[in-house]
Amino acid sequence: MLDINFVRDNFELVKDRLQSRGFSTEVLDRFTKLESERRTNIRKVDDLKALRNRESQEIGALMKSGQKEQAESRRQQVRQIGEEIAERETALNAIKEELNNILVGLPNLPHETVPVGRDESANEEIKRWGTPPSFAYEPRDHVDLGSALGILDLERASKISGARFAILTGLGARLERALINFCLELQTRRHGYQEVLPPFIVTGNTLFGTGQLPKFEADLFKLTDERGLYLIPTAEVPLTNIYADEILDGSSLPIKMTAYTPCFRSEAGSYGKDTRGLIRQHQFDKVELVKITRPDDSYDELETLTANAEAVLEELGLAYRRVALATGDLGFSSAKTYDVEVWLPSQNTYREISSCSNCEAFQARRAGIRFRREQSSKPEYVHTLNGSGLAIGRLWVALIENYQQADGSVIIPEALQPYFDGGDVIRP
RNA sequence: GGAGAAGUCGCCUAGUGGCUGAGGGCGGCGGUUUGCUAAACCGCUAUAGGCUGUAAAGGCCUAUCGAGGGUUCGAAUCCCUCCUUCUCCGCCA
Repeated sequence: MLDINFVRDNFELVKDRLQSRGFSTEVLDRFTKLESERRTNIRKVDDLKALRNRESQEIGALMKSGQKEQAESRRQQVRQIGEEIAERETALNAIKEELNNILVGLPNLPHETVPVGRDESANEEIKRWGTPPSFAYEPRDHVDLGSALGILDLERASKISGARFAILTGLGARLERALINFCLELQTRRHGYQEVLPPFIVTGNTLFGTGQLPKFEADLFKLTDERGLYLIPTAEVPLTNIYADEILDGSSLPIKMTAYTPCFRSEAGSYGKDTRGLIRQHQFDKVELVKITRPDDSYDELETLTANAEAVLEELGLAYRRVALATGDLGFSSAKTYDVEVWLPSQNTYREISSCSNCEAFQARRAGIRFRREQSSKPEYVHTLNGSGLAIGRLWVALIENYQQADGSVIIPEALQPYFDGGDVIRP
């Protein structure tokens, strides 16, 4: 959520930057009028309440001194003030609600370093690492390889759960588990993130905090019980909200958390893309990185967070590139995002395996996460960052495809072997 | 799932309709004293919003005693709903 005062005081700037990300700003047409009405009404209501408070105190004094009749007549007058307050408050609440609905639907403002463009064609490649492997034959994709190796069963998965689910079996399941552990160990031991195991089911309010609600309900799996709970679409949601409605001690920042969780995404609109294989699933595993930082540090922290995600690929010897998303390709809550894309031989291209974002104070404002620089300082909003470190399902795909051999076997890279008791190769 | 108890200012606690945004203790911050430390004493110690306004500041007002409603001229205090925690029973991994 944007700061209402900032929007008011920098109206044209806000409009321009929202338009730069392809957001249509007609909803802002009523903003200025509503905002001034809001303040007018607050003033009126507060003045009436101040009057009522004074009057009520005087009635108390009259009662005490035994002047019952005078008190009684004052009472009638003050009751009318109460009625006027109620009326004006109803009007004020309607204004506040309309204003809030506008504000809550506005995406974050892109950072000034974000390349401007309406879609992903304007994304900017920042770096490349590694060399994509070359094959003497047409490389097979992970579905062919996995099925032949007996480690992936998509057909039976659709039998038990429908489309876009997978069953990993034997060494396939073990590989997934090894990758989870490998990522967690790297992020905790080498990069100093604290491991967290959060709930996989959260409240609507929690999803509001990170920006998935109210706009993107269709992407979520909602439970049907009366509590209105949802399956998490990413660990970013529970992790970022851990400190919701808290004022943190500045010396505790940055907070760095990592978590393995499954992620559940309905993504109703995405059918037709990536229908084959593990690339786009309703349920997938991910090791997430979340940072809660001081505003001054957040862009440095975004660089290290992204590098922390990339380290996984470097350790595993998988070629990748880093891309800065263009304004039009940014997620709702993000001010700046780097995608890390891993090389997939079967697609002869780089595919997203991590998305690292600085949300600045956008989520902090929604979730109420603040800090004090010093004990006596005013609370300020923190900045929140998140990124995959990495998406395990896609990492599984990348590994199988990049390390495939002509005979259909798959080599396990050395760094992963300690986590994979199945040895150094998966054979048919 | 059943029965009961409780949720007040960082922590502990006082407070059953007006004198309470809220007292006391602890902790924290500042000061006096001091060779140093400690002790003692004094002062300060929430958040959000609105108005006013300054070089900084400040001043005035409103709201907040788990959350949301209600009763009342007036609610921490009375009523209702919900949430959370604790105890006991049941069930279970």
